[in-house]
Amino acid sequence: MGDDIQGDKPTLRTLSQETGFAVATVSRALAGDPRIAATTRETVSAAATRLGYVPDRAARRLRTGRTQVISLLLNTQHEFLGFTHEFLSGITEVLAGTGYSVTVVPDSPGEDRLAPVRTILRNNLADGLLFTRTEAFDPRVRLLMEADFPFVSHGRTEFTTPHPWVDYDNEAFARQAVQHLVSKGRRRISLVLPGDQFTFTQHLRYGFLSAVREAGIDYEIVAGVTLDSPPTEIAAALMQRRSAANPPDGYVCVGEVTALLALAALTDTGAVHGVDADIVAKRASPIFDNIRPRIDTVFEDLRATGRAMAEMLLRRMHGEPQEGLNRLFQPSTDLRG
Amino acid sequence: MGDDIQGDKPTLRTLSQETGFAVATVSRALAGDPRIAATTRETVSAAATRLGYVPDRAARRLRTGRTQVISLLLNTQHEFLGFTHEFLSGITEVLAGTGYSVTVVPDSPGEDRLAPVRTILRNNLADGLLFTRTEAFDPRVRLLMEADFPFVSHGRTEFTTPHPWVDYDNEAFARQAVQHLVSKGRRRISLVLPGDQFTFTQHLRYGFLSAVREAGIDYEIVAGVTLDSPPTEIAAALMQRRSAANPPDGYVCVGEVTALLALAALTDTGAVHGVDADIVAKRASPIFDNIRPRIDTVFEDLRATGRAMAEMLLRRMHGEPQEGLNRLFQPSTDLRG
DNA sequence: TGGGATAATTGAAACGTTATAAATTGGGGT
DNA sequence: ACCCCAATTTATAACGTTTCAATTATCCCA
Repeated sequence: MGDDIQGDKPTLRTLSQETGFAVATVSRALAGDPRIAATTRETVSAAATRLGYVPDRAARRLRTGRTQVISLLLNTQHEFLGFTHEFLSGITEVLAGTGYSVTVVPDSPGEDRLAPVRTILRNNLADGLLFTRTEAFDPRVRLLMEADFPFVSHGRTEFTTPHPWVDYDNEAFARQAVQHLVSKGRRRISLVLPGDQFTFTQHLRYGFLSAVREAGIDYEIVAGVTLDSPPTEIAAALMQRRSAANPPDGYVCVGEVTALLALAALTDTGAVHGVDADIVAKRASPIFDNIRPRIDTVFEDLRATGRAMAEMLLRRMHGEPQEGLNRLFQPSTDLRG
Repeated sequence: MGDDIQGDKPTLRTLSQETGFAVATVSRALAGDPRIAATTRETVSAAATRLGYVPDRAARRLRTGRTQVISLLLNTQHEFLGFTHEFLSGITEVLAGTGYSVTVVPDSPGEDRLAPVRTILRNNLADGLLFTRTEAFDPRVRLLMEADFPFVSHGRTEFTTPHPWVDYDNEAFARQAVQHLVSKGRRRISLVLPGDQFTFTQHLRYGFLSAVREAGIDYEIVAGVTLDSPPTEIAAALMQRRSAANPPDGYVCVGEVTALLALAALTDTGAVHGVDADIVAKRASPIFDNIRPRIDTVFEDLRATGRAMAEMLLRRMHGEPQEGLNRLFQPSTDLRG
């Protein structure tokens, strides 16, 4: 007696002693191996739960090569307000209870975007990868496809080989935003785009251009700045256009900050929102509910996006074929209401 | 010949064969053990860099029990705008290149806040812990101190035993905010507090109360809601007070959303910011630069906070005594300028 | 010249798990 | 009573690292 009074963390050996079965049997019983007798499996798992056995991650990882880790490449520079929080919350929400943990790896935009991916592949730091700000011919996607490493990108690419992705229909957003402004009688619409390298920039541009052409109205894509430019520069560019001869009377804004900048530009030049110009913005955070004047917005649910990406990655890691693993979120229909 | 043509990941055994030293010698040479001859150490580390040797995390972890992981308990419910992004960026910034990786663990406010900590301790999932929203007698702090597990809390506690923390001087913020409003002639100041359980709530309250009393002016702490209440409820509470006989003419706002709510409440009741009332807000994101009317703000640098906490945790994990490991960030002096 | 100390290196064990191959058991069928 | 096969179980090795204890080489001094 007394041999069960021990604060040590239970291991397979503990269960082996406890049940009388060999370590190997215990291991396979817990794994649900059908070659182990059903009664044995029950006995073993009963003992496991009773003693609170949890497999040691390091040992399992060493033996199997599987890390039980999912890495998220996180842009540490710019963020759409609330993006990181919502996105990450969605991911952890799905991963909770699966045994996988999420590690966050900085993805500095100025530097080599491949470096962190290479490190992860080479040193076997994760079983799967999630990342954002995908480029049309994203080198990370190319590398990961070559290595046959599970990943899900936030954003599509233009590679012909299919791969798992989750995206937001930015083309539809841009089109609807323009149409909404047109329906309010706006005839000259302005747009600030993200950097050209991102795939979703092309989607936005296409949706925007086709809608303005269809409506036969004027437009301008603000030159010299992108969504990632310092806010002061964007502000300056917007102000310059407002003081020109033919300022825009409609703004399509892809993020909250740009929308606020546009609003400020209106205010600062004495123009009145809703009278001299209208703004339509995509929002990921709740702040626009509380900003006056009210701006028409379309919501992008980044928590759901994170959830979808995590679920898809799990499926991919469990061997599901890549073909069906895509999801295109549609803009909310707030503008129609 | 030809035995060096192998794509396999180099291990200590590879280095052993390559240099002719035993595996044990190689290991200790790389660890910089002074009992190994200096020339040997050089030979070995030269070979290591030449072959691109990187120690296997799983093996090291299994052997030593050290995980090389730092866990961050992240509240997945509420966020101060930009908090998660900035905070996390600061942490990963410091940890890049140290060999430590950050895992994010959801910390659901409604549920047991101890559960994730217990899991981490019991299953040895991390070497150190960071968390936020610290309570006066935070059970997590108590548990971690008992277990002598390295951690840094964002926010102080009221335990007598010292522990590492990083905090923002919310008392000073509240005091300065009130004084600023008073200097603008405001005589009845409103405040929405976070939940009572958080330590920083007490700091805010104390700073606020002592400043209003000192100035001999009126005040109200909005009842029935906290910063974590749904924005609509906060909005309703603010509106109710505005339509009362003696509405406030000054607002101290601890977060961006509340500030916007206050602003909206003013606008919606026909009051004019800067005329009928003023707002002072703490901000963590850049959005207020672009909001009109301009609100007086004090900046809390959460990136620096994340950096400080990560650095402190590293020092704590490397055995530094807890005594000096505290840092109180002072409010920016924006209001004075 | 030998003996004992010091310096440098090494073999072997261990961390907890899984996979392979081998061993044991219990039944039928003849 | 015997043999073979299926059903279970088990011993053992291995993943890559660190550390303990032991070994070998080197040197100084009596």
